[in-house]
Amino acid sequence: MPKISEEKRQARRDQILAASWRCFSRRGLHSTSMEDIVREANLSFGAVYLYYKSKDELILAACSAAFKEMQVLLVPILTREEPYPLPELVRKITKIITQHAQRDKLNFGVAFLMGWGEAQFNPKIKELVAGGQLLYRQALTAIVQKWQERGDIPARAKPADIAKVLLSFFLGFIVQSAMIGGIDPDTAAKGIEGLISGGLTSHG
Amino acid sequence: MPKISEEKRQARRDQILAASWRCFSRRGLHSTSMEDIVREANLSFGAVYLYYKSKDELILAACSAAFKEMQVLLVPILTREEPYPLPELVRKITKIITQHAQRDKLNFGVAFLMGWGEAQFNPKIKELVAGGQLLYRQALTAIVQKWQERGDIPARAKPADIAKVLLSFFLGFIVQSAMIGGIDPDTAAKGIEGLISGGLTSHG
Amino acid sequence: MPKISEEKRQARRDQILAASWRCFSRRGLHSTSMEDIVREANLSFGAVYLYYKSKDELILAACSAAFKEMQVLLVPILTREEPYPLPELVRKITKIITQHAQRDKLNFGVAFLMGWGEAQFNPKIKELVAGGQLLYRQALTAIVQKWQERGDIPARAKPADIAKVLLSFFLGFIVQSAMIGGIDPDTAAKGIEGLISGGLTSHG
Amino acid sequence: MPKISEEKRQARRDQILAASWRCFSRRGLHSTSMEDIVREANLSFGAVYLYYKSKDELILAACSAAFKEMQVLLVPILTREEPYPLPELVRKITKIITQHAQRDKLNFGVAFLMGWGEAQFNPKIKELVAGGQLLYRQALTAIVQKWQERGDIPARAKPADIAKVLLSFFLGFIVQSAMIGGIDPDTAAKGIEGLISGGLTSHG
DNA sequence: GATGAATGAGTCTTCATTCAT
DNA sequence: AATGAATGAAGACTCATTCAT
Repeated sequence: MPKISEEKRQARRDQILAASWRCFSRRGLHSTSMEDIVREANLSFGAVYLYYKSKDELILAACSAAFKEMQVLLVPILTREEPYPLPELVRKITKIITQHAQRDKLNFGVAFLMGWGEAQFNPKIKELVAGGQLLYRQALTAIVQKWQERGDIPARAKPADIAKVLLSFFLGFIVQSAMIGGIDPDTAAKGIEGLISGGLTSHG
Repeated sequence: MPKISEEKRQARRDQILAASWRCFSRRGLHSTSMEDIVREANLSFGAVYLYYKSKDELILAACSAAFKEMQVLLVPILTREEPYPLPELVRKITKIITQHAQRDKLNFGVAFLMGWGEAQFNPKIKELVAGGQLLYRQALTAIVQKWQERGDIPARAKPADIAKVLLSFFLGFIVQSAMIGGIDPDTAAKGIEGLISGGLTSHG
Repeated sequence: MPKISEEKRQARRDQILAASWRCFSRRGLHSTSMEDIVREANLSFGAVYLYYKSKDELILAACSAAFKEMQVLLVPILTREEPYPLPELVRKITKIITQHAQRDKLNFGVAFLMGWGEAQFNPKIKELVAGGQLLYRQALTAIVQKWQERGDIPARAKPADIAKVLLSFFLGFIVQSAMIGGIDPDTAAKGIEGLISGGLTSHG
Repeated sequence: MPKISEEKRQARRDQILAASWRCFSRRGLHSTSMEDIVREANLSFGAVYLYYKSKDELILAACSAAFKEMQVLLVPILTREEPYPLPELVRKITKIITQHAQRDKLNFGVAFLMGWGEAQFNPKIKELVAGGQLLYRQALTAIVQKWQERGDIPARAKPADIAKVLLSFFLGFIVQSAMIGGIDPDTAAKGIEGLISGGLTSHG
């Protein structure tokens, strides 16, 4: 029986989460101390622990939020009735990744690599990440299937296999952007177009 | 002449590094304590610090070793006079990644994701990773150039852009393998073949 | 308003400082461990570090407190409008040194010798000590000047030089008391009287 | 039954002692590690431990050597058949202290303050220091007695008391020189002359 | 609900000393 | 005699978490 309204409670949780992300982005998951978060949120230790049971829970919530936030942007693109043709799809998705990589002082590239690293030894985060990637893989499989039906690409290979290749590409785009840069939506789309031969790069 | 031979010295360093990797693979970079490493190496604190000045140096050495070890295997494939055709290249490289991912209790997938995560806030590791990826990008650019000259793929796009796409794919293969699996060299090669159209999938 | 009052905060600092002094007096600056202090203060590690950033800071604070405490007692004597005649001055100052040498489990002789030893390789402590001694030298110079004006002692030598001699004597009194004893305010005053000739040992 | 000649053995001991003093003067007794000494002596750990059982023994030997070295220079002055008159005595002794303070990269001021600090918690060093100071006190008492017999100073006070005052002065001279400087043999002698009245400052 | 002082187990690192060679 | 690699206890300090107010 909460003493404050659910609304206020959620606002506090968001405030703490936002502060956490700023800290995590700055220093990483492990080098960020609870004190950093408490200070960044302009709150007290007690307050933070009132809303999140532990640092681990905070990490989980922060990663979850980051992954979900990107998911919300990607899903509409990946579930269109009529999927974008490949270069267009690449451009749209990499653009989302890129744009979000710089929004609001949060570096999403950093966030993802941080989260993946953490996931190696944190089953809950791993589950989170795996869930998302499985989802993307399914969506991409459906897209590939439609491309094949539509004749955009030959129906030679299994849609699932092609989807896995595409997912790899998108994940690797995140890695490469964060580590050495020099790759952007346009580069990516052109590179993909250059790789797949024929003139079938645009639909219609 | 009780001074240890250079050989023995190197053996000790390797022993400590191997122990470190076993620990890092098990628990991650930060959750591994020096005591874990000391115990795993069957040595004393003093001995470990005799060969590595600090935990940070040990982390750097371990990451460096892992990255170099993979580099040694990949470079010959990436610098052949006559480059493999794309599907073959994909198969070879992903096979190396996959096989090494399970060798000797070291999980290379884990190692890479761990290293990339660490790199976000550790300049020395970042430099290490970036150096490697830049190298791969260059090698791939040269390969793409030869493909284009050879007519394997159209010369429509800049080799560098295509190389970036390929590098993304390989990096993402590592991520996907580690996080959700379901992708192997054969899947990858077939998926790539299914993506690029035409019949030009093998050379000659 | 659970935030601790400034009063209570200062009390805690004093409590820790007092505990530190008991430890330092017992075992010396270096042989005293933080655990010793923590235990002596009936506090936890965290609590001590909440009030003092490091052992070095604690050492500095402790030395500073000891030096200041003596200064507070000596300054009134050294800055009287009409300075005491020499034997009287010697008696007063050595009495303060002697009395404080045994107060409250703190051995001031120990404290000073400890501090001087530390000062050799600790610039901050050196500064502290030097500041105090310079102050005493100035005060003594002013006193000597008045003695000369008053005719207590001949005006043959520079007041500053005589002040240096007197300062040496007082500092050495601390050393000798701590190392071999056998010297007390009365002995000191009589010895001084015996050294300076004539009958002009008391004023008026 | 030594395997090397006693001569060579002593030479090694001296070599180690000299190296120790250079280290101790540079960093202090506690901050100097055995490795520092081993390196400074161009020897091995084993070698050092062959000649000195422990660091404590080395500290004791080093302090002992330093104190003895000064004693050797002071005793002839303090035990002359016909003692120097006071200002002359002051000049001679402070000159020895000053000159030795800068000999051979060893700072004797540092050495003494270091040793006195250590003596507070090291009974063996305390004994060493106390022995020396007691000796000086006796010698000074004898001198004062002769001065009184000779009429240099009034026989009003006990020679022992005056000796204590003089010893304090000399000890304090060491302290003051090391901490704030500005005092030298000439200053000291003039200051003393200015303090003791009358015209009896030189003998004869 | 909210505060932040207090806790104390856990971390990395140093260094006097030993001993196999 | 001499070497220096190895030992491991002990040290300073951090930080997630709790709880009296």
